[in-house]
Amino acid sequence: MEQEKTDPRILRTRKLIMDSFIEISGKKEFKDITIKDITTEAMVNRATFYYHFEDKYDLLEKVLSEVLLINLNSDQVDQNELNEETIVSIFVAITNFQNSLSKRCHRGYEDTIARIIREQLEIIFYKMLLKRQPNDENQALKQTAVMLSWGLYGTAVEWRRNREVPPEEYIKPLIPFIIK
Amino acid sequence: MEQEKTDPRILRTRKLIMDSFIEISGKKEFKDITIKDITTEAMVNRATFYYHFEDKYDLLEKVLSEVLLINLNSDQVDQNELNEETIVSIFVAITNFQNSLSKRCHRGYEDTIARIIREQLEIIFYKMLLKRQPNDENQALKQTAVMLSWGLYGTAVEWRRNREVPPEEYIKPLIPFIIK
DNA sequence: TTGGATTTATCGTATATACAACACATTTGA
DNA sequence: TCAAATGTGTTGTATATACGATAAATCCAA
Repeated sequence: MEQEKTDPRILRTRKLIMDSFIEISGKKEFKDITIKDITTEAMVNRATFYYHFEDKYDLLEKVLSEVLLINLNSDQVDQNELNEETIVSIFVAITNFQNSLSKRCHRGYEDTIARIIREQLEIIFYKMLLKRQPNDENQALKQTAVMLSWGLYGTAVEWRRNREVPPEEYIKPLIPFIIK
Repeated sequence: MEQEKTDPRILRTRKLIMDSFIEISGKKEFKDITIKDITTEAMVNRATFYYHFEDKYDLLEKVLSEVLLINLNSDQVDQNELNEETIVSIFVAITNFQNSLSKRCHRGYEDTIARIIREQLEIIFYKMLLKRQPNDENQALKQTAVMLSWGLYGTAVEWRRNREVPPEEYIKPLIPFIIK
């Protein structure tokens, strides 16, 4: 809505780089991936990478948050408030995400990925809380967002261990507690 | 071999435009395709099109010759002389080409396509003849190239009408006559 | 026919990308 | 251990692309 028409070259190049990174992540461990690997696959100049991203970790962060946002249909995020439906869809998005991208990445980097995902969740929750209660203290809202992000992410990790029920069912009993 | 490393941006953009054109050719008649259609599909600016191509016809010409060259393995063309093997592979390339791209294009433009293909063949034959007999008169070589291009293309058209034997077989009896 | 709408083709200018060179850090292997 | 090789992050400059404006050409309905 409020984006000022970003240059199509930027969108194109970012996509080339991100897609290449995802592609390579399926074959190599994160720590063994070089900037050159990424830019060669993407067919862009190495210097162009640094025009868009600080470094490899910045790229990882942006790829993860983008994949997460796509998974939970970014329109909803901006507009929706914090209600039952939203929480279910976020939880489903997390589990979907774990089933897709995190599987592609090699062992040894789950911690970093988990941290980034939680940070993104935190941002999303904070925005929603702010929309719901604009007058409350910021500090309190932030703490709530932190707790929710850890809680929901942890629940998704736990769900993954047995997967006896679909994620929608798994999260339902917890919702009244969250909404409180 | 002698190419001076063309800018990767040029290769990328040309490919985007050409691929888009081939894609659209499958859905629309050539005469109904606008430059805007092509550049929109390719996600490049309309002005950029004119940086690479004179107009729609220039694009068609370059796409056709490129597809033809790919079909007959461009390395061979530059290096090979005019011998039995080369002629067979060119003939096969023409028939392959007719089975692929010309089928995608709509009726009513076969004549133009045929003309462009013949012109490309003419160029290829002329180069090969020049390599074989560098001392002969240019005019005579050109005339020979014209005759060969029409002859081989026409033979391919004729072959298409019944297709009782594979193209390799079909062309064989004619080779001694061509080589003469 | 006329007049509005679309398409073509070109221009100047702003911006993104390519490229080569650089200093510095990290890895490798002899 | 040292030296060579590889990788990182930055800079200056050249070039390709984006974009908006423009005039002319073509199309099409009233």
